[in-house]
Amino acid sequence: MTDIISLLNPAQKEAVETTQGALLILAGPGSGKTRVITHRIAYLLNVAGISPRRILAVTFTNKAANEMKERLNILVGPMAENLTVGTFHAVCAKMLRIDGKTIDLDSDFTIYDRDDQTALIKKVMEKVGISKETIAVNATIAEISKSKSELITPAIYTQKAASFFEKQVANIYKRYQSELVSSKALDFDDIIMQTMHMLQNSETVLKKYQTRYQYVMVDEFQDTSPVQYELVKLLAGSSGNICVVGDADQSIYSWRNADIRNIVNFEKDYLQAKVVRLEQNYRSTGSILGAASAVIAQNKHRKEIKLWTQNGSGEKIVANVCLEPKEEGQYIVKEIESLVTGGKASFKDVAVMYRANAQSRAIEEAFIRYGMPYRLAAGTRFYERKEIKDIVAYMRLMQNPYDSVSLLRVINTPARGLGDKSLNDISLWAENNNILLYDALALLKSAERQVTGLSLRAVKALLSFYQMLESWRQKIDALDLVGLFDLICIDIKYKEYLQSMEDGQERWENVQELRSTLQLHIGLASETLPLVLENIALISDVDSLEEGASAVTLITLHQAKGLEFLAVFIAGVEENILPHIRSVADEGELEEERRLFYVGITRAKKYLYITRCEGRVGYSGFAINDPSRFLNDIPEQYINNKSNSKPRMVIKTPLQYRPWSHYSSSKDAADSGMKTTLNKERFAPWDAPAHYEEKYIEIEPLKQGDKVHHPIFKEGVVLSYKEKGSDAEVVVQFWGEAGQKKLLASFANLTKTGLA
DNA sequence: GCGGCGGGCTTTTTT
DNA sequence: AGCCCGCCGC
Repeated sequence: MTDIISLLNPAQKEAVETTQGALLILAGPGSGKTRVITHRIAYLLNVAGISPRRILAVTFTNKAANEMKERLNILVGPMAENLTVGTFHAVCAKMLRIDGKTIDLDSDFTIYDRDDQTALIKKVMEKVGISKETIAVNATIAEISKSKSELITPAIYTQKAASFFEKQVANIYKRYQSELVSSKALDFDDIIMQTMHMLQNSETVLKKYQTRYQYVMVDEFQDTSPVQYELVKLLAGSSGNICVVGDADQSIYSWRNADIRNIVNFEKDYLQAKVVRLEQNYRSTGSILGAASAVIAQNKHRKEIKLWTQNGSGEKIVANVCLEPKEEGQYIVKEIESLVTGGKASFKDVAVMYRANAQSRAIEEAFIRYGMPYRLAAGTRFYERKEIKDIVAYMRLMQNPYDSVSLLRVINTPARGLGDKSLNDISLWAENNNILLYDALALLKSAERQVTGLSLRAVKALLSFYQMLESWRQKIDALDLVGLFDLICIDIKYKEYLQSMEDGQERWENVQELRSTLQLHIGLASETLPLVLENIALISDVDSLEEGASAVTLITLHQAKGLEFLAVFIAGVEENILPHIRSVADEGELEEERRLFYVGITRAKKYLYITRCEGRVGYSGFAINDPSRFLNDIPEQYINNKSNSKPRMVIKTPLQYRPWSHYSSSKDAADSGMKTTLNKERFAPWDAPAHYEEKYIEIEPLKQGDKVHHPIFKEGVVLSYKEKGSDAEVVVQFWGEAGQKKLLASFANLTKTGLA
């Protein structure tokens, strides 16, 4: 242990050795934060002799939690098993499953993800008669979520509702919450809010957890919401041993109700708190760090932390301007190629980051064209696919038949002759009789069906659906998860259903992939249905990024937080993209955008490339974008600006070689037909017909009077020539019938045949 | 009344 | 890619 301590710098050492009382660790990027947290836990265990059961460590993502567990396993061995390490949601869900009954919550509650939440809100809005033209569904969800993160219940919200919007939301919120309760379901915010409620409600439960967790640690503290902070305070209440680690400059989740003020409040709430600053950066070169510091220094509202490094200044950041996203993707791929062939990096050392998921498309296409291996966090998210959600919904109903969102999702999927009319009738009947939908199905068997006004056909369909679910329920104890899964797929004829669709084959393969994932749980402690379904609900895209794969990582800037790469490309560093167009109007949001850029920059260890396009196709057609204002903040000494915004034209050229076949790693992966769960790594097929690149060739400027040839309009003479961004507008008088034409130089394909 | 199909719109970031 | 909407055939 002493060896471990001796490897730490003085600040890190102080953080590790401060075990009692409140501790605030302000940790700049790359300052060895994870190391400090893990070593602090090891110190608590090995030096202070604390039992692992007394320690709670909360992280932001499952990935971070798993990483921490792995490192601790190495540091302290099997003792690590008894630590509680997890995300807020995972830790709280567990507490609720154990002690939720004290607040009338069944242990087999269902967790609603964002999709389920949307479905339920829509249903509620319909029921209370508020159309989504009146109030946007997303705004409603955001408002409710925000309220929950501040412990504002429907009752309190209703009292305070003043504006028209708030009054509508109050109505929806109240109904939404009661639907959640009758569905035995919790949304993400409920998981935290109900835990809080549970602890406040029962002195016994509170004492139990306060006694159990004598040492509480929170990572990424800047991203905690008000409730999350309250919860942590409550848990650490009796011992007062609370350690939070954060960096206000990396706070990028305010839109998810994270509250940067928690850091300030911490010092007010714990006046005795020791504050440790980790300011030495071990990750990046001087240039990268210098640029990052200069960028973040522009934020007015910040608690200054001065990063420094003993690393050399390294290479300058490379900034490049492209005509459009296609060229940007191509530029990135070619730069990666030269990094790799130059032996400076391998694929897995490289990440491409962007502000919005939509940007990944053009970049991906370049990777596919060149056959360069890549992995994508959040392609079309696996668990959000229809075919996966369908099967998961059926499985959820086995756990909790009152889960109304799942029930309504599958009651007519695959189609069994139940339309809006029938479903409305039965729902209404259930409601009027004050029973839940599932129980209403059970009652159909007896004579009461006349009351419902349902057609005989609908009654039959509903009954056979109900009986199918019940027959599974009877067999469930004898089956493992995969057995249940297979039973469901067969009984609902899901394969046949999918195969009637255009992309049925691929969808069925996805279903099989879900089956393989379930297979992994068999025999483990986590095999129970509630736990598996909980994992599915709480998993995130970064969590499922395959480690060690020989592929370039494509990832959003948000997802990249907490990660590091030898080489980083940040794409689309333009006004309207970064900062995002929806953030520029508000000073606070603009500062968050800047922090986002800062997070991106500080992910890079050695090589950083910043690219931007002069224009791109947006929602409303092609838009010219100025360089991001953040670029001006990077001093010239750190950055190499390449500028080639001369008019250019695009030529497709076939590639004569198989680009990456000489890299065994990627070839092996492709040959083995590599299949990974969740985020598939994708490789362009080797027999892909055309690997081609698009050459962006500078257009030779034309002058008035130049003679030109056009493939269709034939011969003509230039009347005028005007450069417009990276293109040019040419007016030509053709001799033939075409007459006078206004053309774009990049597309017109003009050849100069004579000078003026 | 139900199912299926085509067109339009979507998205900023996500536990 | 998926949802919503309107339309049409059964």
